[in-house]
Amino acid sequence: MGKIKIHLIDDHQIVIDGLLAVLKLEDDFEVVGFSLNGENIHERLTKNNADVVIMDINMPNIDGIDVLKDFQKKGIPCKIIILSSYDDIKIIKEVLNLGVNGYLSKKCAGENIATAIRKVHNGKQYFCDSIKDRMLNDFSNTNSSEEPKAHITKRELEILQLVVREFTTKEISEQLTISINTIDTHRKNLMRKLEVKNTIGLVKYAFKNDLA
Amino acid sequence: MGKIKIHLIDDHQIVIDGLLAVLKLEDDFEVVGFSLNGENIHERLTKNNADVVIMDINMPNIDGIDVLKDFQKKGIPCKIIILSSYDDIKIIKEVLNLGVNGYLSKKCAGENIATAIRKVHNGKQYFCDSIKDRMLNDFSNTNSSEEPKAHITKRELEILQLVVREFTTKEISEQLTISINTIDTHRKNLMRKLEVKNTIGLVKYAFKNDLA
DNA sequence: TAAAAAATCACTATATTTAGTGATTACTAA
DNA sequence: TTAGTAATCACTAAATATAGTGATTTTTTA
Repeated sequence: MGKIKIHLIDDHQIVIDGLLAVLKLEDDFEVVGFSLNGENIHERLTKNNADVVIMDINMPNIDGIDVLKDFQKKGIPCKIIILSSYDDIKIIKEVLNLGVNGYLSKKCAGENIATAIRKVHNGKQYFCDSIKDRMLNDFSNTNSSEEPKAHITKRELEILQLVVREFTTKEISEQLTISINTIDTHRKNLMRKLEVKNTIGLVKYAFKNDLA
Repeated sequence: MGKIKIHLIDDHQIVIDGLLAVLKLEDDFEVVGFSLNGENIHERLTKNNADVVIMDINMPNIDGIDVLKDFQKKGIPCKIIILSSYDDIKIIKEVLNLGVNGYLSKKCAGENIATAIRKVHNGKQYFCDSIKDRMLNDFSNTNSSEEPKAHITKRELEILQLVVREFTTKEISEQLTISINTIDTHRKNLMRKLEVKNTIGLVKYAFKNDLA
């Protein structure tokens, strides 16, 4: 059986160099290429027949999510392992739905990479401990309250978005040409539904749920 | 002449592993220690007689600036090289005034590290090309006009974060045991500095700038 | 050490938001 | 067609936030 062919994606040369050095320690790995920017990644991957891709997801110059979406659209025959600097649960969730096979925090030791590569190459998934913690933690928080997801109406959403845009109740009432009292009621209903204390809570909800 | 003793500081184990592997390629280097967190860094450095420190400046769990200030206060006999993920000119300026001898972007190649270490160890300074570009660029821009990009103070940040957490002015004043008027002033200053209309603008700023 | 920046507090006045209660009309789905 | 939901409006009262001005003390920096 030949070596596992690996392609690296990270816009920091030093990280690439580090990964190269770490992976060179293993006999069954062969780094067949790396990308420092987002150009033609898909073509290069298929051309050098990579088995496993290791990519950073928090890159200033490349949007990792975009790359994954592109992979999904065009289809790729290789496994994907994400390396992340910051372990945002939202990002983890998002990329898992984009066909990712493994997820490592940069906090993990280099040896984990080797394990992850072999597991993923064998068709399994791999997550490092800190990521697993995050996922478990999120899981226990999720089924209690997340899904019900307070239904907010069309009008309420409209008003919420105007609130987020820093318009006062009076200004909103003028824009929509309805009474201040009505806007007021909508705001009260929103606060009750979303279980927040004040406007700040509304704004945070809007941000967290991508409504802003 | 003995080897150059190096100490690494980065809260990502993978980066440490990568650096270890890269530096091992050079005969005249010896990594005498590394730190994954901010605890007792100064003591450990002096204990293992490090000649050169390589530290990441953009760490989620360690404030690199604080570490440098601590170095300056207590005095250290070793040279300091900064490794940065994001090349913010403000950060560059700030750390250069904190006794830093070299500054590398993670975008640079691993071989630059070796050069940097030797130069710095010989009492010289070293900056990688992309950093030099930034500095030159900033130099030419400085005279004309500048957008200072709203500097918010420590206390202001603290209050901003409490505001985001939906505490009222009164509640914040109670938590910090200072006058309501003071909180009020801080809020007003924040709004002026950030050029926002109301609390909602503050919250949005905090979110957009990852301060929340 | 002197100057600058940061943190502190006060007072007045107005604007805005929040809370509670109740009600009417329009639309929609069983 | 009828029950439920959405959208609308009103009134009162209290709590909070915003605006303007001015000032003192502490900390940091040059």
